[in-house]
Amino acid sequence: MIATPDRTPLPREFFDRPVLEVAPDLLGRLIVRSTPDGPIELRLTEVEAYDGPNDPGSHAYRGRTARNEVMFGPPGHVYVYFTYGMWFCMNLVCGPPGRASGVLLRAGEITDGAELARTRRLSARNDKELAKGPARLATALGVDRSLDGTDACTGGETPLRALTGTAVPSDQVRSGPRTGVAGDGAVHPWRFWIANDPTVSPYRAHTPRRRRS
DNA sequence: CAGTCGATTCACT
DNA sequence: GTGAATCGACTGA
Repeated sequence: MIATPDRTPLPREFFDRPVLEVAPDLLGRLIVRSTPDGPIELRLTEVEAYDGPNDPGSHAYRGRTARNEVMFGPPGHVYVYFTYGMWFCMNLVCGPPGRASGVLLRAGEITDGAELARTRRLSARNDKELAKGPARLATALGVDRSLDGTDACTGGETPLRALTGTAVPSDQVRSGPRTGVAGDGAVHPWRFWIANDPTVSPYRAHTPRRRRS
């Protein structure tokens, strides 16, 4: 029989741990996005850990800037960044304040509000593709920089929150190199996903962009 | 202040 | 599999 997901908010202490402990533990948890048009709920199936100033792959590697400032704040808050001129991606801040580590939410299964998510993801050919990839996930949830810094640990009607859901047994968790990460940051197996889950995004190594004419 | 490139996605061949 | 889209953050001079 299938366990009913626990819909209580994840407590801040959940995120106030080393990011490599939090990241695999986030699989199977729920992200709820409340919008004027209704809620969208997502079950996390794929994440990546970024370990602050010691991690060459992290936005926080070279220290605090206007963009990454939220990563240096308290755990349980959302860091949203803009990339490739058109996409947003979202992270949950982990560890003690100042550690500047976080988990990139890479993929998930839409468990509620799929109709609304489809209107934001017109190129998706099926529901498995709605949040298969970090920018797709943010698009499906309607997340942009205006939500940067949102506290995901409150129980109230905040626009974005993290719920307990159902933890995934460790024998169902897989790990490997992070997707699209350049150079020395690529060596760590800090990408975590649920074995055989159809919503997990394909792995791609980092590809340097060719020079424009 | 100009140059470079990105924690990506999509259309096309 | 390859290349374009598209712009803000960051870097180094």
